[in-house]
Amino acid sequence: MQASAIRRVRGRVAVLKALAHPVRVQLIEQLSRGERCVCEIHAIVGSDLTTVSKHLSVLKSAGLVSDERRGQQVFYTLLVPCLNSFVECVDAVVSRRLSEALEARGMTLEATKR
Amino acid sequence: MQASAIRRVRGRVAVLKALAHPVRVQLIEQLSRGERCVCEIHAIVGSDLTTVSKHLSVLKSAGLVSDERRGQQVFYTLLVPCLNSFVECVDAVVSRRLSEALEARGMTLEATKR
DNA sequence: GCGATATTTGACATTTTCGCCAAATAGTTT
DNA sequence: AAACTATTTGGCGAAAATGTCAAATATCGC
Repeated sequence: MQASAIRRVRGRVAVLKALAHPVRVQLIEQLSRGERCVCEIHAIVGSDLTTVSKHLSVLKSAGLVSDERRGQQVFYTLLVPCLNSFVECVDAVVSRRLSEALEARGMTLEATKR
Repeated sequence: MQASAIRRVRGRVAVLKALAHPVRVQLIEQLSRGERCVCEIHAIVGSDLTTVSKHLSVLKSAGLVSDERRGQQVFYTLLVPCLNSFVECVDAVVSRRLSEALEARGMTLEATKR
């Protein structure tokens, strides 16, 4: 494989790894609605504050968010709006997988509502 | 957080984790060009055959590819065309990050060509 | 059925990632 | 500068992901 291809793969993996964690998915989801300070995010996702901070720094290292201090608080902003279309794609995979799993058992989504 | 939100996050993470690996990124890239048998993929990516097989099964479990045996060979097909637009988004992040890193050193992409 | 080729699976050591605690840093208020 | 709030960082054990070897399974041609 060529050197440029190796770099391309590494770059993609760096971004994907940054996204592939439950807390970080929540962070992206929150930030897609607008900037938030760490304390707000902490209140929403519920994880330990230091854990949230570390996950935010992972997103920052990957170039997905930026941070800005204002007074005592640090606000994070999502830098990558195109992530939203990706999330839709991922959700489509998820829902397709779900309906196929149900079909395999002779069920439908309707049948699961009680 | 609501139960539906938890499921949504878990689903997204399952797909993202499946994507976040160098070998699997290569597999997706190859399969985006058309179906391939395991032996072809093995020849292209170079990793151990059993490793390739396991990574393919990870993609399959995530619902991203399907497999079909024809004779002695098993062919894998990419099920998620929308992944391509996502990859473009990821690449955009990567290249932006690269150019910013260069700017921070007072360089440009042109200046790096020798 | 037997040997050859293609692929998957199980087991296991190694590496990576994660979460939480304690401690450090930054800014505000008094 | 001391007290207080907000956030980050270092360290470390626990959990998850990874790669490889050996063995199992599947299909084909003889």
